[in-house]
Formats: sequence, C-alpha cells, structure tokens
Amino acid sequence: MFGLDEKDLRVLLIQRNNEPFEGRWALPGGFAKVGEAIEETARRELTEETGLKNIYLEQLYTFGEPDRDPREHVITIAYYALVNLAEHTVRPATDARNAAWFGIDDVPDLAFDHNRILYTAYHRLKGKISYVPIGFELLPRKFALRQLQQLYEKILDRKLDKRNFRKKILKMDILRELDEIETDVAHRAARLYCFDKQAYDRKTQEGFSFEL
Amino acid sequence: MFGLDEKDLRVLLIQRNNEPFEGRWALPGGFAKVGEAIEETARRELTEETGLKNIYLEQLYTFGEPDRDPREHVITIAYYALVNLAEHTVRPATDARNAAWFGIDDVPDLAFDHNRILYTAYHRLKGKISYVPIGFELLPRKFALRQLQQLYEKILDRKLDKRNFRKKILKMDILRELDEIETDVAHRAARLYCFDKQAYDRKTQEGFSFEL
DNA sequence: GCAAAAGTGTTTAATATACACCCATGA
DNA sequence: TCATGGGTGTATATTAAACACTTTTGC
Repeated sequence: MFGLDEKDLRVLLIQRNNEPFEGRWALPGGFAKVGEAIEETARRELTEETGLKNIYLEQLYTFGEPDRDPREHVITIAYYALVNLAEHTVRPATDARNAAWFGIDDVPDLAFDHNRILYTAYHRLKGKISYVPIGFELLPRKFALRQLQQLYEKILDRKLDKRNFRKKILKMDILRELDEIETDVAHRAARLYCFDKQAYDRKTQEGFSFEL
Repeated sequence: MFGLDEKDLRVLLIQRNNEPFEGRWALPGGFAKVGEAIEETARRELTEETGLKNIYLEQLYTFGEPDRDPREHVITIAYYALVNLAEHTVRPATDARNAAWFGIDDVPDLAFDHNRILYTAYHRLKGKISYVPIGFELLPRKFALRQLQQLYEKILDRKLDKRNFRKKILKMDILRELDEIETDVAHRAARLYCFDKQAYDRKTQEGFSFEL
C-alpha cells in the first residue's frame, strides 16, 4: 500500500507479533478463504488492517517459491494499493498490531521475501504511472499542478521542467480546471484541478493514450 | 503458448478428454505440487504437454474467482510462453490427448474461463512487444528484416512502413548483421540478422530503452 | 522477361527540450 | 519588503511520418 504525503512516497508496514519474524515489519496481508475471489481477499485484508475501502487496488504478481515461508509452502498473490493520505485516515487494526508509514527509501529489512515484493510493486508503479493515469489516486481529489508534478518527480525520481510538464498534461484535456484555489498556503495560491475520468475514458475509446 | 508460422500468430490448445468440458479445447496446464516453485510447475507442464524446454516463459496473471471451475475453487496462476515454430517441433503428450495450433482469430469457445485468460495473454503480448524485445523469441535465430516486420504487423495488427521500420530497428544497434542470406526463396534473398542480446543488455544498462 | 521482394533517402510535420522572467500572496 | 511558488512563450533539436523507385533473383 502506497501513500503520498507532502514529502515522500510512503509504504504501509505492519509489525508482526507472531513467529516467524516476530517483531519484524512486514507488508499487510493474510490468508485467502476458499470460495472467496482473490481480489476480495485483498480488499478484505486491506479493510481489516487499515479501515480503508474503495481504494485503487491492482494485482501485482504471484510469488510461490517453496522456501518463502519457513513454515510451509505458501503462495502469495500480491496486490498493491494506492491511497491519498490527505483524505483517508488509516485506522490500524484493533488487534494491537503496530502499523506505520515508511518512506520508500527508509524501509527496513522486512519479514519473508517482502522486500522483494515491495521492490516489484515500486517497479510496477514507476513503470505504470507514465502510461496509465493512476497517479491521481495518490492525490486529493482537488489538486494543484505543482502537486501533480512533484508526485511524478518523486516516483520517477527525476526533475521535470515546470513549463513543459504543464503544457503536456493540460494539452491532454483530461484535467478539469476548477473555480477554486488553494487555501492556507504561505505564497500565491495555485488553481485547483481534478482528474476528469469521463473525458479520459471517452478519449481512450477514441484512440488516445496517456503518456507522461 | 504462442507460436508464429508464415501466416499467423497461433496458440497451442489441447482437447480435454475428461469432465468437465470433455471434448472442449483448453489451454495446456495442470496442478502444482507442494514444494515446487510455481514457475517450475509451469515449465514442467509445458514440457510434459509439448516436449519443449528452455523457451521464453513469463507469469501472466492469477485468476481466482470461486466459480471458474465447476468442481471446486481452483486458483490458476497463468503463464504465457513464446516459441518459434520453425526451430521447435511440438511433440504432444503421450497420453493420447489431441493438441493443435489455432490462429489467434480462430480460437473456439474454450473450457473454463480460458478465453479470458487467452485474451489477457494476447493483450500482454501486444503491449509488451513494443517496449521489450521479446518478439525475437517467436522468430528463428537467424531472420530477415521482413520477417521481423511481419511479426510486428501481425501482433500489433497494423501495417508498418518498410523504410521507417528498418531505419528504426537498425539504428538501435541491437541486431547483428550476418554474412548469410536467405535460401530457398522464389525471389531475391534477404540478408539475415540475429538479435544481439549482449549488445542489448549493455545498452540497457547505459540507459537505452527499446521501443518500436 | 516477369514476378516478387530487397534495399535505399529526403522532405515535412510533430513532438520534445531547453530556458527566464514577472506576478500574486502571505508573513 | 521579502520569500515563495504561480504562471507563462519561444526557439531549437529530435523524432516520426509520408512517400517511390531501382536492383536482384528464381522461375
């Protein structure tokens, strides 16, 4: 689960309170139930562990080496989720487990092969954000272009030119310019925009493809 | 499993001789063993059903809706494979099951949700072939540029300009020009090339990225 | 000699890149 | 009044697209 705050791309980790790897940080997750669609399992676990519903969720990859779990052969169908931290509060599970957001560059040694899973997810996010408009899932519904640009800069890990970035994204015609501006900023307030999914879907059907 | 002949992109199907869906065509596959890495399962099944080894194999997606299989809740971790039909002969499994190559546009109603799985695989192939050099897996080791172009035309399902295509692919410097030409063709023989994986890997490390 | 595909350059349009200043606002 | 980010345009370089003829070879 990825979230974005003013500074960093962050990942939600949960501290294990059972063996194996007791005390270690790990990705949130749990076991599937027979008769439950696997995406439902992912959503259920997500809600149980964070209280979040209706957020962006996508299957990542399935990990099935026999020694991933020291107890027995466990197959993990990994999903990743995107959430905007400004508008969703994570309410950790009731069962006393410690949950925390870690900056993507400050992630410790995790339980099992979770560092590898996380790396795979970050890699996917990095690749996908340039050709599918999923970045908006990490921002508040109404955002300034600066926020969008910083999001891309953080995830792609390189600087972008302000004028070129604005030109390109606005020319796509998939942002709706709102009659609102930022509040509570210590400088000139920026105009707010929101992602226009209808426009995006329509244009996509007509052959348009997002690219940044 | 995808293969390419002179005419078409083809898919290997196997006719079921057990319930459910007895007599229907289906994607090749089988059950995983506890203690076996899932990619190993895929490779083992591939070899058992076709005799093929050492071919390109990549995890596709995991399908886990509870009603996919009328008998019980089965989770399928789908892989797709690419093979060049000119240099590999498919030797169907010994157990009397019928196996055949179908043109991608002539695939019948398959067992289970296999049409959906196949569609997902085709979609992945179509998307991936433009930015990862996996197309070469479908061609003989030595090939003419015409063959490569036709491959792209078939998979992307649109015509490409001959001069522009050649310019672009040759400029990448990832093909090695061989001192050989085609034989047994009823017209002027074309120069043969092979994919230079070393060069590709080196250039990739230096920041190059394939795109067609 | 003819059918079939190989091989080859140039022009034009579109897109990407590089780059700097004035403006509005809150502290 | 100063610090901070908002907002804007142009020139240049790069890349993509469109387009047609001559050459080679086998039959």
